[in-house]
Amino acid sequence: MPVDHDRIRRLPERLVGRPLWILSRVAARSSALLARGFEEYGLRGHHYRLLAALAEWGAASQADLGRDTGIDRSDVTAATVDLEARGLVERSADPEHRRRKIVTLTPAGTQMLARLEATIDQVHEAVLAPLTGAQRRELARLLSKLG
Amino acid sequence: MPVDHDRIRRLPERLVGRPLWILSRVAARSSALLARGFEEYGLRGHHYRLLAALAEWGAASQADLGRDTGIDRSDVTAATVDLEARGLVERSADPEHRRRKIVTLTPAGTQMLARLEATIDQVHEAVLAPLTGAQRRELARLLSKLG
DNA sequence: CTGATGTCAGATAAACTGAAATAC
DNA sequence: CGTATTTCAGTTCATCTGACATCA
Repeated sequence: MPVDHDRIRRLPERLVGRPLWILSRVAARSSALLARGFEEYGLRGHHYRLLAALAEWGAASQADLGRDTGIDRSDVTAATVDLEARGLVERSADPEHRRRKIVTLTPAGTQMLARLEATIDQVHEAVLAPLTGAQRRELARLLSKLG
Repeated sequence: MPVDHDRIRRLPERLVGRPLWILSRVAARSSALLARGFEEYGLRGHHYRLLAALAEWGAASQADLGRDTGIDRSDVTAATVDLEARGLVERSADPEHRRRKIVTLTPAGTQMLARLEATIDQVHEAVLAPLTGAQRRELARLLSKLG
């Protein structure tokens, strides 16, 4: 249920009492904050996920990026074209398979990734603000059991 | 970021470590399960939320339903038309303001709402299965602080 | 006239599909 | 031939806008 929690005027008790409802509410708020933060750099979640995958595992073909990140192959094309235009990645033909394009993170891409992760950290801080350190660890522990 | 967690092949460590990522993952899984459950009755989240609002607060105009639930007025129209065709609500002109339509839950609607809530309970059970009762209460307590 | 209501047609955005072109 | 990769055009689906007619 893609829900727009922010414009709900009042919540039925039957919803308030359900933990998964609150959870989806928190998720929606976080993702809206993230999207706003990324937008500041003219980027979207897709872009971040591709940069993160490249930083984590090194250069990869677009098809592999798509499989790893769960982003559709055609959207990977569009997003990597964006990133290349911004100088955040380079795309070069794989010498062993010239149809394939190897996507490589540039220094500017690494730098941008750091900024995006700072944004992510700020969103975490904003959303988790009501919790103490111990409570955050407890929440993370419980969530990881569900993951 | 609307993410399709299920087709991700491997996750960067930097994502795995972030609680809000796991949270959005759990939210996405829950909402997919919910959508599948509702689909069994040919309904969607919108329909459930309208029925829940009607059960909680009694008959209301479509505009009020929209404001309360956060559903766009035109989508309220479409959804209530659906619900009326299924005999789950009735729509009648407000005698005090004949432009306005008062939406009323029918007995069949109440019954359907009970079925939908059973579905919701099943999804809760499925998603929260890895947690003990005490852990579920703790999770709910922590989430409600964020809510 | 202003303001609210319900309705509809179409815009928008995001995810996905199918097919073409290239390469092995 | 069959399979994999990239690309593009176009579909789908949900959400949202804008305009309209109706009514207080």
